[in-house]
Amino acid sequence: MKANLGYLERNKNECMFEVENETVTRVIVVGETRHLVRLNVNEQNQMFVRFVNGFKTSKLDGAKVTAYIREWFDLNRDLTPFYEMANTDPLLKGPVQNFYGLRVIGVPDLFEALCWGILGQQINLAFAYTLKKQFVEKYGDSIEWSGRKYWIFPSYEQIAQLTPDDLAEIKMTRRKSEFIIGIAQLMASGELSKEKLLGLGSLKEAEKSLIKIRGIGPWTANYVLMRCLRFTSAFPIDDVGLHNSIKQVTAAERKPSKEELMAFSGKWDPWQAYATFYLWRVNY
DNA sequence: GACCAGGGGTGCC
DNA sequence: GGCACCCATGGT
Repeated sequence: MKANLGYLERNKNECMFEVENETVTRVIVVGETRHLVRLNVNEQNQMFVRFVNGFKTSKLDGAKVTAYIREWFDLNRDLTPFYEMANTDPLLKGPVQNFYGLRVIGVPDLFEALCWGILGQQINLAFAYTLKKQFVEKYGDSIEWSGRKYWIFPSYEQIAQLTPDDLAEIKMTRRKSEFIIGIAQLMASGELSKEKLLGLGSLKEAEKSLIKIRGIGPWTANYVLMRCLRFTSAFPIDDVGLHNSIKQVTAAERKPSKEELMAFSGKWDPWQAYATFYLWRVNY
């Protein structure tokens, strides 16, 4: 679990949770109820969840929060086959040793995952975090505890009612504003949902369905398939961070070609998402 | 002040 | 379907 906390801690501008002294604090929403929880790991590498005082919960909600956390950290997945493959792969061997235990940390909420994907398009990661923070702090809700605020991602119902002019104030490009509002409207109408995408049954069908949506291309679709819908074979092949990591690990002079990336994808199948996540960790 | 950033839409062929 | 061009702004 230490490797997972290390991932969460990597960016100081993350606004959806706080990591301090190897303890993660965040709000988890189940149904209508908001729970402020703290997670940490003991010497035996077991994770503990604690409901913060003042936010007590029923047994049923407790089970739902546990399920959320298991999904967030992908704890129901057996990684044995991935490690067997990765240990014999020249690119993955190093990263899986350095970050052993790391899982694809998810973004369980579909709207949040799509927004994060769109915000991250063609800008550096630092600025993407800044944009997300401004977006969340302007349109999201928060719980205050011990003098700090813990944020809840803006709801698609609320964002669906905005105009691009509203979002211009937070330095979001007009195009991105249109994309995010359009997606919020699709979700508010019920046309787009996590359940519907998962109901399509396969990665390819879910990908096709996502790419039809304005603002979602192959990269964003696969990013969301990987981090929200949890297809382990999703592969954001156009990802610049992935290209940089591969270039670094192979000590190559240039970034990998499309053909080389396709060859890696074939070797890593059906664990492309895990391969990508470990390779990202090399640089980020 | 270039150059790049966890891309995507649009128009043209 | 493949390609050039545009978007737009902050980090380095």
